Amino acid sequence: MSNKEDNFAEWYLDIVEKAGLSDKRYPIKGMNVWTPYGWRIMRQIDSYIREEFDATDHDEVCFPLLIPESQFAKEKEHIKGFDSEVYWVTHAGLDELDERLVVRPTSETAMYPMFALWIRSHQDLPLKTYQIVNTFRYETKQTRPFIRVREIHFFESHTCHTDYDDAQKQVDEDIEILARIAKKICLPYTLLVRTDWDKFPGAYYTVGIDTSMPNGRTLQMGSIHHYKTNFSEPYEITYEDKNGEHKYVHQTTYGMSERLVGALIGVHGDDQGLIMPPGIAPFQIVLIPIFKKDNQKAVMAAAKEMESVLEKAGFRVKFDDRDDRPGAKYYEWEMKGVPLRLELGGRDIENQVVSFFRRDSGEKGTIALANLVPGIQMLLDDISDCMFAKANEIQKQRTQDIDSMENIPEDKILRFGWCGCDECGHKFEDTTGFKILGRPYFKEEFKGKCIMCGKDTDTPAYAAHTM
RNA sequence: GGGCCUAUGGGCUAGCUUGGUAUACUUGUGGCUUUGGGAGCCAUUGACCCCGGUUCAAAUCCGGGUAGGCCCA
Repeated sequence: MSNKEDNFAEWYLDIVEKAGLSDKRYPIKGMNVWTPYGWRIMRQIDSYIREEFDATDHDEVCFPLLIPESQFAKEKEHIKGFDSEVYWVTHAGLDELDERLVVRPTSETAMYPMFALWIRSHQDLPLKTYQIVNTFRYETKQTRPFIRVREIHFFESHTCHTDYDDAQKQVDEDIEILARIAKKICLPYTLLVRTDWDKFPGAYYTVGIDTSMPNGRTLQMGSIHHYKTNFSEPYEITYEDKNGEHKYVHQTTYGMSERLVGALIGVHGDDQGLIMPPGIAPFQIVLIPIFKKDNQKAVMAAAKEMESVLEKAGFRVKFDDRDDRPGAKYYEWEMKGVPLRLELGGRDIENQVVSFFRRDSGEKGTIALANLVPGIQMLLDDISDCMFAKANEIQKQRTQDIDSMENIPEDKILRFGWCGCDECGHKFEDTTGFKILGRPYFKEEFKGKCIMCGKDTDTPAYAAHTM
């Protein structure tokens, strides 16, 4: 197993393979196979996302994968942003198609012509939908499992509103949902309004959701966009308001991808393997029976009983009753990052306890059988809290204020003054090689001067090298 | 966008310079044995990325393709 701090790239690929997350031997660049354990993780995340969107009155939908070229090309900025990286379907059987079809890189242009049919009156608004699907982008850069792929598993929510302010409220609700998801996965993040030259093609503004990886680079996990009427105008999505006037809807989208899996590997993993946050761990608990020849039956029966108690209590538990040495099982489940390991052996049964091992801290101890369920719940909650706190602390340490162009640290997220003009922004990026991630979505206390032109400013910018 | 490197059983790898029978470890399978941190023994399955060229002969040399990795913009 390679070392996380010294060689992040190699360590990352090592974990993906050894923890059984994905098989990158599929013979198309950037298209990997989700293997069972990796897909379990993705499913846990997806099902939590469904829970969140369902609870906030979004309806799940599922749109076709293919989009007619004419429909795709309606919004000028959007097509300009994507046309170099879309896949085309040009043939069906032996015939060339009259109209080429785009394999969706994202679903705006699939959905919006339908939204135009669905929405007629203000009574139809807000329209709040989401879908969890795969999208395709022909990445030319180096691909990497979960982080840069050509077939991307993601969720996208699309909403339509009567006016700017109502859409703005949706952005704020999205941010609240994000906070809950991040806590569940124990991932720190920043909310930065992207620069004009980096916003989503067609968006009025884009809020990037970034986290930082151990090599000092940031990873964009998702984004939230306010479209204003930029799409509703070309796609003619209008409604009749109370006064009988016809108006364009204001739209938002929100998306996060399988990069969440990449982020949790990078943020939480260590040199023993993955560490899964209890909130989305496919198995929160692994139960390992320890027996000798003479007590095998008794131990197995007690462990089986414990498994069913834990399952009834709602824990996701794996009872590892394979015919293998306990040590071998320990190594395997540590690699897979199961947050809590329980060992049940003759000594434990005698003492009416079960032994535990915490994956995050390495701490060992026992839980009294009489206190089993609440004891485990407390441990899992504490593991989650510790993981989140530790990750946030690390992210904080990776952020650094700078006020001059001298001695810029290469492996930090930089915070500095920026007047906000394009010229200074581009100059900063060109000089340093850093990418400006944007300015804080929530106002930050700041007083300084633009690092390029020296003008006073009360808004900082953040910049980093990106994955 | 530009450059460099690599491709051998499921995984990792030796052999390639100097062309001729492909190496070790691991995994898998069957058996015996064992189980509080990767056990041991015996038997056994399994590979030279694809297309073309040079040659009596290609894993090895040459060209192209595909896939993967790294570095720089």
